Amino acid sequence: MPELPEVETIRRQLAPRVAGTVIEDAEVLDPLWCSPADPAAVEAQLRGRRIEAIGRRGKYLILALEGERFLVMHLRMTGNLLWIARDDAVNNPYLRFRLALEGGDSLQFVDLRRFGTGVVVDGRESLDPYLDSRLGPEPLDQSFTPDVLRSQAAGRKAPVKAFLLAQDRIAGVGNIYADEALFRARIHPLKPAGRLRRDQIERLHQGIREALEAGIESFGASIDRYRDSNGARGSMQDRFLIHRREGKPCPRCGATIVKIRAAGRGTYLCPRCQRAPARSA
DNA sequence: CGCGCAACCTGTCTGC
DNA sequence: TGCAGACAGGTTGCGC
Repeated sequence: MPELPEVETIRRQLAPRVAGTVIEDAEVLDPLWCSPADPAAVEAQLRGRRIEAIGRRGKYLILALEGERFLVMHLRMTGNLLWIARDDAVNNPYLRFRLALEGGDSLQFVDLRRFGTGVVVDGRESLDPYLDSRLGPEPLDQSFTPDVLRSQAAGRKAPVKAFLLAQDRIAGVGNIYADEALFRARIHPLKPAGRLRRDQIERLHQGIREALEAGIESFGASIDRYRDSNGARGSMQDRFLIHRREGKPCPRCGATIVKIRAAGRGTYLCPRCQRAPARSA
């Protein structure tokens, strides 16, 4: 569900509203949300702290608190982080975590499938290893060049689709934007990542960026549960070129879009634009 | 270390 | 209609 564009949308919305405010109260309603940590301990670590900034790394959303303390959250499949104005009554059965903010507004972590997580990390020297051990380069950073992509893919025998989903290779790309990027690059999802030619790497680099940027421009994709911090849907699902368009015509050549399974995930492609890799053996 | 897959959890859709 | 099974956008841990 929430991939880089969706998390970035939430970050941009929340930044002006919560930066500078104090957390008056923190409530972990589902112990699974912060397991294996003790919910009461997590609540105590957050209570009374001022929020200095809100950041993102890959699909992680990070509240930077005073005193170099960080609340690192992940929405996983069905998580939403909602900003609720004071006096707005909300009774959501899937509420897992809540921050009451100075002034009466609140942040509410709502998550049907309960995969979403939150963890408190103390000190920049702890935060960076936490993130960097899990995440590869940020695909929208200036420093993410075709050469970086090529070195990340070098030697990989796994299908390029699996490669794009591996967060320690490239941060923030999920199932939706992997399909969109591969279509833009005209690369078959089952092509081994390490066997991409230089021109294919160039196209994939551009495809990743264009797909993610389109997602951000459209405020994310709301196929199912995803909502932004206002509870509103994004519109990227209306701009999909290939994802979830099985049986429809390819926007480039008109051939019928097919669905296959790659890296264990539903994967959509144009059989004419994205030619199957040559079978070895 | 690389890779594939089951598991985590709940709701919804599909096919018999 | 009812129900079992598959599937859903993510990540982790385990086995090979």
